[in-house]
Amino acid sequence: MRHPFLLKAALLILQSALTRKLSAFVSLVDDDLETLARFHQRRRTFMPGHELVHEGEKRQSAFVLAEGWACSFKILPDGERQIVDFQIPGDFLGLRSILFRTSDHSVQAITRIEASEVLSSDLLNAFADAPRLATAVLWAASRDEAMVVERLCSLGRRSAEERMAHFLLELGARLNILGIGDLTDFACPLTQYHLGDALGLTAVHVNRVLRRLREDNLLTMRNGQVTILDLERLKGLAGFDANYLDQDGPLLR
Amino acid sequence: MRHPFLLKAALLILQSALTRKLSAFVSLVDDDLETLARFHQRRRTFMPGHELVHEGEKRQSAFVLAEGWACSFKILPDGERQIVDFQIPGDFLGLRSILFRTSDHSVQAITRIEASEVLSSDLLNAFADAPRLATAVLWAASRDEAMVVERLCSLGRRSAEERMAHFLLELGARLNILGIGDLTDFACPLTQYHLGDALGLTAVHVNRVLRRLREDNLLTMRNGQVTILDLERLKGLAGFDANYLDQDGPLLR
DNA sequence: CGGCCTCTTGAGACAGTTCAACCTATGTGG
DNA sequence: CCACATAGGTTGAACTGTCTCAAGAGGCCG
Repeated sequence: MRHPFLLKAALLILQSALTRKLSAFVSLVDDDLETLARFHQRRRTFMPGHELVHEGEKRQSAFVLAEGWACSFKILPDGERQIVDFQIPGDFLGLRSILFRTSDHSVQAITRIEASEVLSSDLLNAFADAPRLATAVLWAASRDEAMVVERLCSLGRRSAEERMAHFLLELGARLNILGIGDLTDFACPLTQYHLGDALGLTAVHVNRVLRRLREDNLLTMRNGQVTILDLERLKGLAGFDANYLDQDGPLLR
Repeated sequence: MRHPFLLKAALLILQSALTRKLSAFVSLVDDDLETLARFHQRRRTFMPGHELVHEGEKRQSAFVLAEGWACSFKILPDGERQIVDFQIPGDFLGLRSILFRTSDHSVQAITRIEASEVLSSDLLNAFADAPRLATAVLWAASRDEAMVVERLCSLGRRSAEERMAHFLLELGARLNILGIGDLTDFACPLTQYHLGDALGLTAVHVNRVLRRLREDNLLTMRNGQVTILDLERLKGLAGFDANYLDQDGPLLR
Protein backbone atom coordinates (compact mmCIF):
# COMPACT_ATOMS: atom_id res chain seq x y z
CA MET A 1 0.00 0.00 0.00
CA ARG A 2 1.95 2.99 -1.25
CA HIS A 3 -0.74 5.62 -0.84
CA PRO A 4 -3.00 4.42 1.92
CA PHE A 5 -5.10 7.55 1.99
CA LEU A 6 -5.75 7.66 -1.73
CA LEU A 7 -6.41 3.97 -1.80
CA LYS A 8 -8.96 4.18 0.94
CA ALA A 9 -10.72 7.00 -0.83
CA ALA A 10 -10.77 4.98 -4.02
CA LEU A 11 -12.21 2.02 -2.16
CA LEU A 12 -15.02 4.09 -0.73
CA ILE A 13 -15.94 5.33 -4.17
CA LEU A 14 -15.77 1.80 -5.52
CA GLN A 15 -18.09 0.53 -2.78
CA SER A 16 -20.04 -1.72 -5.02
CA ALA A 17 -23.35 -3.42 -4.45
CA LEU A 18 -21.39 -6.65 -3.94
CA THR A 19 -19.26 -5.07 -1.25
CA ARG A 20 -22.32 -3.79 0.52
CA LYS A 21 -23.96 -7.18 0.32
CA LEU A 22 -20.97 -9.08 1.68
CA SER A 23 -20.42 -6.46 4.37
CA ALA A 24 -23.89 -7.26 5.60
CA PHE A 25 -22.54 -10.65 6.58
CA VAL A 26 -18.87 -10.22 7.54
CA SER A 27 -17.16 -7.04 8.67
CA LEU A 28 -14.56 -6.64 5.96
CA VAL A 29 -11.30 -4.87 6.77
CA ASP A 30 -9.26 -2.76 4.35
CA ASP A 31 -7.26 -5.71 3.06
CA ASP A 32 -10.45 -7.59 2.26
CA LEU A 33 -11.90 -4.57 0.51
CA GLU A 34 -8.77 -4.10 -1.52
CA THR A 35 -8.85 -7.73 -2.61
CA LEU A 36 -12.54 -7.49 -3.39
CA ALA A 37 -11.97 -4.37 -5.48
CA ARG A 38 -9.99 -6.53 -7.91
CA PHE A 39 -13.28 -8.19 -8.84
CA HIS A 40 -14.31 -4.92 -10.40
CA GLN A 41 -11.66 -4.59 -13.08
CA ARG A 42 -12.96 -5.56 -16.52
CA ARG A 43 -16.33 -3.87 -16.28
CA ARG A 44 -18.49 -4.38 -19.32
CA THR A 45 -21.90 -3.46 -20.70
CA PHE A 46 -24.36 -5.92 -22.25
CA MET A 47 -27.59 -5.33 -24.10
CA PRO A 48 -30.96 -6.91 -23.21
CA GLY A 49 -31.14 -10.54 -24.28
CA HIS A 50 -27.36 -10.99 -24.41
CA GLU A 51 -26.28 -14.37 -23.05
CA LEU A 52 -23.24 -13.97 -20.79
CA VAL A 53 -22.89 -17.56 -19.63
CA HIS A 54 -23.73 -20.58 -21.75
CA GLU A 55 -24.96 -23.89 -20.38
CA GLY A 56 -22.76 -26.77 -21.48
CA GLU A 57 -19.71 -24.67 -22.32
CA LYS A 58 -16.37 -25.07 -20.58
CA ARG A 59 -13.99 -22.61 -18.93
CA GLN A 60 -16.34 -19.71 -18.59
CA SER A 61 -16.10 -16.52 -16.59
CA ALA A 62 -18.41 -15.40 -13.86
CA PHE A 63 -19.59 -11.80 -13.44
CA VAL A 64 -20.61 -9.48 -10.69
CA LEU A 65 -23.70 -7.54 -11.64
CA ALA A 66 -23.38 -3.80 -11.04
CA GLU A 67 -26.44 -2.43 -12.84
CA GLY A 68 -29.62 -3.88 -14.31
CA TRP A 69 -31.45 -7.20 -14.17
CA ALA A 70 -30.40 -10.64 -15.41
CA CYS A 71 -31.73 -14.17 -15.11
CA SER A 72 -30.15 -17.60 -14.83
CA PHE A 73 -31.94 -20.49 -16.49
CA LYS A 74 -31.74 -23.96 -17.95
CA ILE A 75 -33.20 -25.16 -21.23
CA LEU A 76 -34.69 -28.66 -21.11
CA PRO A 77 -34.37 -31.09 -24.01
CA ASP A 78 -37.90 -30.29 -25.23
CA GLY A 79 -36.98 -26.60 -25.48
CA GLU A 80 -38.79 -25.49 -22.33
CA ARG A 81 -37.04 -22.93 -20.18
CA GLN A 82 -36.86 -22.98 -16.41
CA ILE A 83 -35.69 -19.70 -14.92
CA VAL A 84 -33.77 -20.46 -11.75
CA ASP A 85 -33.48 -16.96 -10.38
CA PHE A 86 -33.32 -13.31 -11.29
CA GLN A 87 -30.20 -11.34 -10.45
CA ILE A 88 -30.08 -7.73 -9.36
CA PRO A 89 -27.08 -5.50 -8.59
CA GLY A 90 -24.60 -7.07 -6.19
CA ASP A 91 -25.42 -10.62 -7.30
CA PHE A 92 -23.00 -13.05 -8.90
CA LEU A 93 -23.77 -14.24 -12.41
CA GLY A 94 -22.66 -17.78 -13.18
CA LEU A 95 -20.60 -18.41 -10.06
CA ARG A 96 -21.03 -22.15 -10.51
CA SER A 97 -19.69 -21.89 -14.04
CA ILE A 98 -16.18 -21.13 -12.77
CA LEU A 99 -16.29 -23.86 -10.13
CA PHE A 100 -17.58 -26.51 -12.51
CA ARG A 101 -15.72 -27.74 -15.55
CA THR A 102 -18.81 -27.19 -17.65
CA SER A 103 -21.47 -24.63 -16.84
CA ASP A 104 -24.74 -26.22 -15.73
CA HIS A 105 -26.82 -23.14 -16.59
CA SER A 106 -27.03 -20.03 -18.75
CA VAL A 107 -27.29 -16.37 -17.78
CA GLN A 108 -28.96 -13.71 -19.85
CA ALA A 109 -29.34 -9.94 -19.51
CA ILE A 110 -32.95 -8.83 -19.09
CA THR A 111 -32.33 -5.09 -19.16
CA ARG A 112 -29.18 -3.35 -20.30
CA ILE A 113 -26.66 -4.37 -17.66
CA GLU A 114 -23.22 -3.50 -16.40
CA ALA A 115 -21.18 -6.35 -15.01
CA SER A 116 -17.56 -7.05 -14.11
CA GLU A 117 -15.93 -10.21 -15.34
CA VAL A 118 -14.46 -12.42 -12.61
CA LEU A 119 -12.02 -15.11 -13.63
CA SER A 120 -11.60 -18.37 -11.83
CA SER A 121 -8.11 -17.24 -10.78
CA ASP A 122 -9.44 -13.97 -9.32
CA LEU A 123 -11.65 -15.94 -6.98
CA LEU A 124 -9.04 -18.48 -5.94
CA ASN A 125 -6.36 -15.84 -5.37
CA ALA A 126 -8.81 -13.80 -3.33
CA PHE A 127 -9.51 -16.78 -1.07
CA ALA A 128 -5.79 -17.27 -0.46
CA ASP A 129 -5.22 -13.56 0.25
CA ALA A 130 -8.33 -12.93 2.33
CA PRO A 131 -9.89 -16.00 3.95
CA ARG A 132 -12.72 -13.92 5.33
CA LEU A 133 -13.75 -13.26 1.77
CA ALA A 134 -14.07 -16.97 1.21
CA THR A 135 -16.53 -17.15 4.05
CA ALA A 136 -18.39 -14.15 2.67
CA VAL A 137 -18.63 -15.64 -0.82
CA LEU A 138 -19.78 -18.96 0.63
CA TRP A 139 -22.43 -17.05 2.53
CA ALA A 140 -23.55 -15.24 -0.63
CA ALA A 141 -23.74 -18.53 -2.51
CA SER A 142 -25.72 -20.03 0.36
CA ARG A 143 -28.15 -17.15 0.29
CA ASP A 144 -28.67 -17.75 -3.43
CA GLU A 145 -29.23 -21.40 -2.68
CA ALA A 146 -31.74 -20.50 0.03
CA MET A 147 -33.72 -18.57 -2.56
CA VAL A 148 -33.67 -21.50 -4.95
CA VAL A 149 -34.82 -23.76 -2.12
CA GLU A 150 -37.67 -21.41 -1.34
CA ARG A 151 -38.66 -21.42 -5.00
CA LEU A 152 -38.53 -25.22 -4.94
CA CYS A 153 -41.09 -25.15 -2.12
CA SER A 154 -43.23 -22.86 -4.23
CA LEU A 155 -43.20 -25.18 -7.24
CA GLY A 156 -43.63 -28.28 -5.13
CA ARG A 157 -46.29 -27.26 -2.67
CA ARG A 158 -47.83 -23.88 -3.41
CA SER A 159 -50.71 -22.95 -5.73
CA ALA A 160 -50.15 -20.55 -8.61
CA GLU A 161 -51.45 -17.58 -6.62
CA GLU A 162 -49.35 -18.42 -3.59
CA ARG A 163 -46.27 -18.74 -5.82
CA MET A 164 -46.84 -15.37 -7.42
CA ALA A 165 -47.51 -13.68 -4.09
CA HIS A 166 -44.42 -15.24 -2.56
CA PHE A 167 -42.24 -14.35 -5.50
CA LEU A 168 -43.24 -10.71 -5.57
CA LEU A 169 -42.79 -10.36 -1.81
CA GLU A 170 -39.31 -11.84 -2.10
CA LEU A 171 -38.48 -9.50 -4.95
CA GLY A 172 -39.68 -6.49 -2.99
CA ALA A 173 -37.61 -7.51 0.01
CA ARG A 174 -34.47 -8.02 -2.08
CA LEU A 175 -34.80 -4.68 -3.83
CA ASN A 176 -35.57 -2.98 -0.56
CA ILE A 177 -32.34 -4.29 1.00
CA LEU A 178 -30.45 -2.76 -1.91
CA GLY A 179 -32.27 0.53 -1.48
CA ILE A 180 -33.90 0.19 -4.91
CA GLY A 181 -37.57 0.89 -4.54
CA ASP A 182 -39.93 0.17 -1.72
CA LEU A 183 -41.12 -3.06 -0.13
CA THR A 184 -44.60 -2.45 -1.52
CA ASP A 185 -43.92 -0.43 -4.65
CA PHE A 186 -41.08 -1.12 -7.03
CA ALA A 187 -40.09 -1.12 -10.69
CA CYS A 188 -39.86 -4.57 -12.25
CA PRO A 189 -38.87 -5.17 -15.89
CA LEU A 190 -40.08 -8.78 -16.00
CA THR A 191 -42.63 -9.93 -18.57
CA GLN A 192 -45.36 -12.45 -17.84
CA TYR A 193 -43.25 -14.96 -19.79
CA HIS A 194 -40.39 -14.43 -17.36
CA LEU A 195 -42.73 -14.95 -14.43
CA GLY A 196 -44.18 -18.09 -15.97
CA ASP A 197 -40.79 -19.61 -16.70
CA ALA A 198 -39.65 -18.87 -13.15
CA LEU A 199 -42.78 -20.10 -11.39
CA GLY A 200 -43.44 -23.22 -13.44
CA LEU A 201 -46.59 -21.76 -15.03
CA THR A 202 -47.63 -20.77 -18.52
CA ALA A 203 -47.66 -17.09 -19.37
CA VAL A 204 -51.41 -17.38 -19.97
CA HIS A 205 -51.96 -18.61 -16.46
CA VAL A 206 -49.68 -15.93 -15.03
CA ASN A 207 -51.98 -13.39 -16.62
CA ARG A 208 -55.07 -14.93 -14.99
CA VAL A 209 -53.34 -15.17 -11.62
CA LEU A 210 -52.30 -11.51 -11.73
CA ARG A 211 -55.85 -10.57 -12.65
CA ARG A 212 -57.26 -12.45 -9.64
CA LEU A 213 -54.72 -10.88 -7.28
CA ARG A 214 -55.68 -7.49 -8.67
CA GLU A 215 -59.41 -8.20 -8.33
CA ASP A 216 -58.76 -9.24 -4.71
CA ASN A 217 -57.11 -5.85 -4.12
CA LEU A 218 -53.87 -7.55 -3.15
CA LEU A 219 -51.53 -6.07 -5.74
CA THR A 220 -51.22 -4.56 -9.19
CA MET A 221 -48.52 -5.06 -11.80
CA ARG A 222 -48.70 -2.64 -14.69
CA ASN A 223 -46.17 -1.03 -17.00
CA GLY A 224 -43.24 -2.51 -15.15
CA GLN A 225 -44.40 -1.32 -11.75
CA VAL A 226 -45.44 -3.64 -8.93
CA THR A 227 -47.65 -2.14 -6.24
CA ILE A 228 -48.60 -4.23 -3.25
CA LEU A 229 -51.89 -3.00 -1.89
CA ASP A 230 -52.34 -5.22 1.16
CA LEU A 231 -48.96 -6.41 2.43
CA GLU A 232 -50.22 -8.34 5.45
CA ARG A 233 -52.92 -10.23 3.59
CA LEU A 234 -50.47 -11.04 0.79
CA LYS A 235 -47.93 -12.38 3.27
CA GLY A 236 -50.64 -14.52 4.80
CA LEU A 237 -51.66 -15.89 1.40
CA ALA A 238 -48.07 -16.66 0.42
CA GLY A 239 -46.91 -17.95 3.80
CA PHE A 240 -44.02 -15.55 3.42
CA ASP A 241 -41.27 -15.39 6.04
CA ALA A 242 -38.21 -13.34 5.01
CA ASN A 243 -36.00 -15.34 7.36
CA TYR A 244 -34.21 -17.13 4.54
CA LEU A 245 -32.86 -13.87 3.15
CA ASP A 246 -30.78 -13.63 6.37
CA GLN A 247 -30.57 -9.89 6.25
CA ASP A 248 -30.36 -8.55 9.81
CA GLY A 249 -26.88 -7.06 10.12
CA PRO A 250 -23.34 -8.45 10.20
CA LEU A 251 -22.87 -11.80 11.89
CA LEU A 252 -19.14 -12.24 11.73
CA ARG A 253 -16.95 -9.58 13.30
CA MET B 1 4.07 -32.40 12.67
CA ARG B 2 6.00 -34.46 15.19
CA HIS B 3 5.45 -37.88 13.66
CA PRO B 4 4.89 -37.34 9.98
CA PHE B 5 4.74 -41.00 9.15
CA LEU B 6 2.22 -41.90 11.82
CA LEU B 7 0.16 -38.85 11.01
CA LYS B 8 -0.04 -39.72 7.38
CA ALA B 9 -1.07 -43.26 8.21
CA ALA B 10 -3.79 -41.91 10.47
CA LEU B 11 -4.98 -39.59 7.76
CA LEU B 12 -5.27 -42.42 5.30
CA ILE B 13 -7.37 -44.41 7.72
CA LEU B 14 -9.50 -41.38 8.42
CA GLN B 15 -10.12 -40.89 4.69
CA SER B 16 -13.77 -40.09 5.02
CA ALA B 17 -16.42 -39.90 2.37
CA LEU B 18 -16.18 -36.11 2.63
CA THR B 19 -12.44 -36.19 2.01
CA ARG B 20 -12.93 -38.38 -1.01
CA LYS B 21 -15.62 -36.10 -2.34
CA LEU B 22 -13.59 -32.92 -1.93
CA SER B 23 -10.50 -34.61 -3.33
CA ALA B 24 -12.47 -35.22 -6.49
CA PHE B 25 -12.42 -31.46 -6.97
CA VAL B 26 -9.16 -30.13 -5.49
CA SER B 27 -5.97 -32.06 -4.91
CA LEU B 28 -5.63 -31.70 -1.16
CA VAL B 29 -2.18 -31.74 0.40
CA ASP B 30 -1.34 -33.12 3.84
CA ASP B 31 -1.99 -29.85 5.60
CA ASP B 32 -5.44 -29.65 4.06
CA LEU B 33 -6.19 -33.23 5.03
CA GLU B 34 -5.06 -32.62 8.56
CA THR B 35 -7.31 -29.58 8.84
CA LEU B 36 -10.17 -31.49 7.30
CA ALA B 37 -9.71 -34.34 9.76
CA ARG B 38 -10.72 -31.95 12.53
CA PHE B 39 -14.23 -31.99 11.07
CA HIS B 40 -14.46 -35.59 12.19
CA GLN B 41 -14.09 -35.17 15.92
CA ARG B 42 -17.45 -35.35 17.73
CA ARG B 43 -18.86 -38.26 15.82
CA ARG B 44 -22.38 -39.23 16.86
CA THR B 45 -25.12 -41.71 16.06
CA PHE B 46 -28.77 -40.81 15.44
CA MET B 47 -31.81 -43.02 15.08
CA PRO B 48 -34.27 -42.92 12.14
CA GLY B 49 -36.57 -39.93 12.34
CA HIS B 50 -34.28 -37.93 14.59
CA GLU B 51 -34.19 -34.24 13.65
CA LEU B 52 -30.60 -32.95 13.74
CA VAL B 53 -31.23 -29.42 12.47
CA HIS B 54 -34.37 -27.42 13.18
CA GLU B 55 -35.83 -24.80 10.85
CA GLY B 56 -36.21 -21.46 12.61
CA GLU B 57 -33.72 -22.15 15.40
CA LYS B 58 -30.60 -20.09 15.94
CA ARG B 59 -26.94 -20.99 16.41
CA GLN B 60 -27.09 -24.53 15.20
CA SER B 61 -24.36 -26.96 14.26
CA ALA B 62 -23.81 -28.54 10.91
CA PHE B 63 -22.82 -32.18 10.43
CA VAL B 64 -20.88 -34.26 7.99
CA LEU B 65 -22.71 -37.48 7.20
CA ALA B 66 -20.52 -40.58 7.50
CA GLU B 67 -23.08 -43.39 7.31
CA GLY B 68 -26.74 -43.69 6.36
CA TRP B 69 -29.33 -41.49 4.66
CA ALA B 70 -30.84 -38.16 5.72
CA CYS B 71 -33.09 -35.54 4.16
CA SER B 72 -33.33 -31.77 4.35
CA PHE B 73 -36.77 -30.22 4.16
CA LYS B 74 -39.01 -27.28 4.90
CA ILE B 75 -42.46 -27.35 6.42
CA LEU B 76 -44.92 -24.87 4.91
CA PRO B 77 -47.49 -23.02 7.02
CA ASP B 78 -50.25 -25.44 6.00
CA GLY B 79 -48.18 -28.36 7.30
CA GLU B 80 -47.06 -29.64 3.91
CA ARG B 81 -43.48 -30.81 3.66
CA GLN B 82 -41.12 -30.12 0.79
CA ILE B 83 -38.04 -32.30 0.82
CA VAL B 84 -35.18 -30.32 -0.67
CA ASP B 85 -32.65 -33.11 -1.03
CA PHE B 86 -31.52 -36.42 0.34
CA GLN B 87 -28.05 -36.69 1.83
CA ILE B 88 -25.77 -39.69 1.61
CA PRO B 89 -22.30 -40.29 3.11
CA GLY B 90 -19.88 -37.43 2.45
CA ASP B 91 -22.62 -34.81 2.29
CA PHE B 92 -22.98 -31.84 4.63
CA LEU B 93 -26.11 -31.66 6.75
CA GLY B 94 -27.31 -28.14 7.50
CA LEU B 95 -24.34 -26.23 6.15
CA ARG B 96 -26.51 -23.14 5.68
CA SER B 97 -27.59 -23.33 9.30
CA ILE B 98 -24.13 -22.31 10.50
CA LEU B 99 -23.80 -19.53 7.94
CA PHE B 100 -27.23 -18.09 8.65
CA ARG B 101 -28.30 -16.67 11.96
CA THR B 102 -31.42 -18.81 11.86
CA SER B 103 -31.65 -22.10 10.04
CA ASP B 104 -33.90 -21.93 6.97
CA HIS B 105 -34.49 -25.69 6.89
CA SER B 106 -34.57 -28.88 8.93
CA VAL B 107 -32.60 -32.09 8.57
CA GLN B 108 -33.82 -35.49 9.64
CA ALA B 109 -32.25 -38.96 9.72
CA ILE B 110 -33.99 -41.43 7.41
CA THR B 111 -32.01 -44.51 8.41
CA ARG B 112 -29.79 -44.87 11.45
CA ILE B 113 -26.95 -42.49 10.70
CA GLU B 114 -23.48 -41.58 11.87
CA ALA B 115 -22.49 -37.95 11.56
CA SER B 116 -19.79 -35.65 12.87
CA GLU B 117 -20.77 -32.32 14.33
CA VAL B 118 -19.10 -29.31 12.71
CA LEU B 119 -19.20 -26.01 14.56
CA SER B 120 -19.23 -22.65 12.89
CA SER B 121 -15.75 -22.00 14.31
CA ASP B 122 -14.39 -25.27 12.86
CA LEU B 123 -15.35 -24.12 9.40
CA LEU B 124 -14.03 -20.58 9.73
CA ASN B 125 -10.74 -21.69 11.27
CA ALA B 126 -10.31 -24.24 8.52
CA PHE B 127 -10.73 -21.56 5.87
CA ALA B 128 -8.02 -19.43 7.51
CA ASP B 129 -5.63 -22.39 7.85
CA ALA B 130 -6.25 -23.96 4.46
CA PRO B 131 -7.65 -21.64 1.78
CA ARG B 132 -7.88 -24.52 -0.68
CA LEU B 133 -10.41 -26.08 1.63
CA ALA B 134 -12.56 -22.97 1.34
CA THR B 135 -12.62 -23.46 -2.41
CA ALA B 136 -13.43 -27.12 -1.96
CA VAL B 137 -16.30 -26.43 0.43
CA LEU B 138 -17.66 -23.75 -1.90
CA TRP B 139 -17.50 -26.31 -4.68
CA ALA B 140 -19.36 -28.87 -2.57
CA ALA B 141 -22.03 -26.31 -1.69
CA SER B 142 -22.31 -25.39 -5.37
CA ARG B 143 -22.76 -29.02 -6.32
CA ASP B 144 -25.59 -29.26 -3.78
CA GLU B 145 -27.09 -26.13 -5.26
CA ALA B 146 -26.78 -27.62 -8.76
CA MET B 147 -28.84 -30.58 -7.59
CA VAL B 148 -31.50 -28.31 -6.13
CA VAL B 149 -31.57 -26.37 -9.40
CA GLU B 150 -32.02 -29.57 -11.35
CA ARG B 151 -34.88 -30.56 -9.05
CA LEU B 152 -36.37 -27.09 -9.61
CA CYS B 153 -36.41 -27.83 -13.34
CA SER B 154 -38.14 -31.11 -12.60
CA LEU B 155 -40.90 -29.50 -10.57
CA GLY B 156 -41.27 -26.60 -12.95
CA ARG B 157 -41.17 -28.28 -16.32
CA ARG B 158 -41.19 -32.07 -16.16
CA SER B 159 -44.12 -34.49 -15.90
CA ALA B 160 -44.43 -36.83 -12.92
CA GLU B 161 -42.86 -39.73 -14.81
CA GLU B 162 -39.99 -37.62 -16.08
CA ARG B 163 -39.37 -36.36 -12.54
CA MET B 164 -39.26 -39.82 -11.08
CA ALA B 165 -37.00 -41.11 -13.82
CA HIS B 166 -34.67 -38.15 -13.45
CA PHE B 167 -34.56 -38.43 -9.69
CA LEU B 168 -33.71 -42.13 -9.67
CA LEU B 169 -31.02 -41.67 -12.31
CA GLU B 170 -29.46 -38.91 -10.24
CA LEU B 171 -29.58 -41.07 -7.14
CA GLY B 172 -27.95 -43.97 -8.94
CA ALA B 173 -25.20 -41.71 -10.24
CA ARG B 174 -24.53 -40.22 -6.80
CA LEU B 175 -24.36 -43.60 -5.10
CA ASN B 176 -22.21 -44.95 -7.88
CA ILE B 177 -19.65 -42.17 -7.40
CA LEU B 178 -19.44 -43.15 -3.73
CA GLY B 179 -19.00 -46.81 -4.65
CA ILE B 180 -22.30 -47.71 -2.95
CA GLY B 181 -24.28 -49.86 -5.32
CA ASP B 182 -24.49 -49.83 -9.06
CA LEU B 183 -25.75 -47.21 -11.53
CA THR B 184 -28.67 -49.46 -12.39
CA ASP B 185 -29.21 -51.45 -9.21
CA PHE B 186 -28.99 -49.96 -5.75
CA ALA B 187 -30.52 -50.09 -2.28
CA CYS B 188 -32.78 -47.15 -1.45
CA PRO B 189 -34.53 -46.75 1.92
CA LEU B 190 -36.97 -44.07 0.73
CA THR B 191 -40.72 -44.53 1.04
CA GLN B 192 -43.23 -43.36 -1.53
CA TYR B 193 -44.03 -40.52 0.87
CA HIS B 194 -40.41 -39.38 0.74
CA LEU B 195 -40.49 -39.49 -3.05
CA GLY B 196 -43.76 -37.56 -3.18
CA ASP B 197 -42.53 -34.85 -0.83
CA ALA B 198 -39.32 -34.48 -2.82
CA LEU B 199 -40.92 -34.47 -6.26
CA GLY B 200 -43.94 -32.30 -5.52
CA LEU B 201 -46.40 -35.18 -5.94
CA THR B 202 -48.79 -37.04 -3.67
CA ALA B 203 -47.72 -40.46 -2.43
CA VAL B 204 -50.73 -41.91 -4.24
CA HIS B 205 -49.53 -40.53 -7.54
CA VAL B 206 -45.98 -41.70 -6.87
CA ASN B 207 -47.38 -45.19 -6.61
CA ARG B 208 -49.17 -44.93 -9.96
CA VAL B 209 -46.09 -43.45 -11.62
CA LEU B 210 -43.88 -46.27 -10.35
CA ARG B 211 -46.40 -48.77 -11.62
CA ARG B 212 -46.39 -47.25 -15.08
CA LEU B 213 -42.58 -47.20 -15.20
CA ARG B 214 -42.60 -50.84 -14.13
CA GLU B 215 -45.21 -51.77 -16.75
CA ASP B 216 -43.07 -50.04 -19.36
CA ASN B 217 -40.13 -52.24 -18.31
CA LEU B 218 -38.11 -49.17 -17.42
CA LEU B 219 -37.42 -49.86 -13.74
CA THR B 220 -38.64 -51.59 -10.60
CA MET B 221 -38.59 -50.36 -7.00
CA ARG B 222 -39.40 -53.04 -4.45
CA ASN B 223 -38.37 -53.73 -0.87
CA GLY B 224 -35.90 -50.87 -0.82
CA GLN B 225 -34.16 -51.91 -4.02
CA VAL B 226 -34.17 -49.89 -7.23
CA THR B 227 -33.42 -51.76 -10.43
CA ILE B 228 -33.16 -49.85 -13.67
CA LEU B 229 -34.06 -52.17 -16.53
CA ASP B 230 -33.48 -49.93 -19.53
CA LEU B 231 -30.96 -47.21 -18.71
CA GLU B 232 -30.82 -45.60 -22.13
CA ARG B 233 -34.58 -45.36 -22.59
CA LEU B 234 -34.94 -43.99 -19.05
CA LYS B 235 -32.30 -41.33 -19.69
CA GLY B 236 -34.16 -40.37 -22.83
CA LEU B 237 -37.46 -40.11 -20.99
CA ALA B 238 -35.96 -38.00 -18.19
CA GLY B 239 -33.72 -35.84 -20.35
CA PHE B 240 -30.96 -36.80 -17.97
CA ASP B 241 -27.47 -35.36 -18.37
CA ALA B 242 -25.14 -36.02 -15.42
CA ASN B 243 -23.11 -32.92 -16.26
CA TYR B 244 -24.33 -30.98 -13.24
CA LEU B 245 -22.84 -33.53 -10.86
CA ASP B 246 -19.41 -32.37 -12.14
CA GLN B 247 -17.74 -35.64 -11.35
CA ASP B 248 -14.91 -36.20 -13.82
CA GLY B 249 -11.72 -36.03 -11.77
CA PRO B 250 -9.83 -33.26 -9.96
CA LEU B 251 -9.96 -29.83 -11.53
CA LEU B 252 -7.69 -27.83 -9.28
CA ARG B 253 -4.14 -29.03 -8.82
C1' DC C 1 -47.19 1.39 -42.16
C1' DG C 2 -46.44 -3.24 -40.96
C1' DG C 3 -44.42 -6.50 -37.87
C1' DC C 4 -43.45 -8.06 -33.48
C1' DC C 5 -43.75 -8.43 -28.68
C1' DT C 6 -46.67 -8.36 -24.71
C1' DC C 7 -50.95 -8.76 -22.67
C1' DT C 8 -55.81 -10.51 -22.45
C1' DT C 9 -59.78 -13.58 -22.57
C1' DG C 10 -62.55 -17.89 -23.68
C1' DA C 11 -63.46 -22.94 -24.20
C1' DG C 12 -62.19 -27.51 -23.82
C1' DA C 13 -58.76 -31.03 -22.35
C1' DC C 14 -55.96 -33.52 -19.08
C1' DA C 15 -52.40 -34.43 -15.45
C1' DG C 16 -52.43 -34.91 -10.91
C1' DT C 17 -55.29 -34.49 -6.50
C1' DT C 18 -58.59 -35.97 -3.12
C1' DC C 19 -61.08 -39.20 -0.71
C1' DA C 20 -61.88 -43.72 0.42
C1' DA C 21 -61.18 -48.48 0.82
C1' DC C 22 -58.36 -52.45 1.36
C1' DC C 23 -53.98 -55.22 1.61
C1' DT C 24 -49.58 -56.78 3.57
C1' DA C 25 -45.74 -56.81 6.68
C1' DT C 26 -43.91 -55.70 11.03
C1' DG C 27 -43.95 -54.92 15.69
C1' DT C 28 -46.15 -54.90 20.48
C1' DG C 29 -48.68 -55.66 24.70
C1' DG C 30 -51.70 -58.81 27.01
C1' DC D 1 -49.18 -66.58 20.51
C1' DC D 2 -52.98 -64.19 19.34
C1' DA D 3 -55.17 -59.35 18.99
C1' DC D 4 -54.38 -55.25 17.60
C1' DA D 5 -52.02 -51.13 15.96
C1' DT D 6 -49.12 -48.91 12.73
C1' DA D 7 -46.60 -47.94 8.56
C1' DG D 8 -46.21 -48.59 3.83
C1' DG D 9 -48.18 -49.79 -0.40
C1' DT D 10 -52.16 -50.42 -4.00
C1' DT D 11 -56.23 -49.33 -6.55
C1' DG D 12 -60.71 -46.91 -8.08
C1' DA D 13 -63.79 -42.83 -8.96
C1' DA D 14 -64.68 -38.17 -8.97
C1' DC D 15 -62.86 -33.62 -8.96
C1' DT D 16 -60.03 -29.45 -10.09
C1' DG D 17 -56.07 -26.44 -11.14
C1' DT D 18 -53.51 -25.58 -14.81
C1' DC D 19 -52.53 -26.27 -19.75
C1' DT D 20 -53.47 -25.96 -24.67
C1' DC D 21 -55.18 -23.87 -28.49
C1' DA D 22 -57.14 -19.99 -30.51
C1' DA D 23 -58.18 -15.32 -31.34
C1' DG D 24 -57.77 -10.54 -30.74
C1' DA D 25 -56.11 -5.92 -28.76
C1' DG D 26 -52.57 -2.45 -27.60
C1' DG D 27 -48.14 -0.45 -27.98
C1' DC D 28 -43.52 0.20 -29.82
C1' DC D 29 -39.98 0.39 -33.38
C1' DG D 30 -37.71 0.10 -37.75
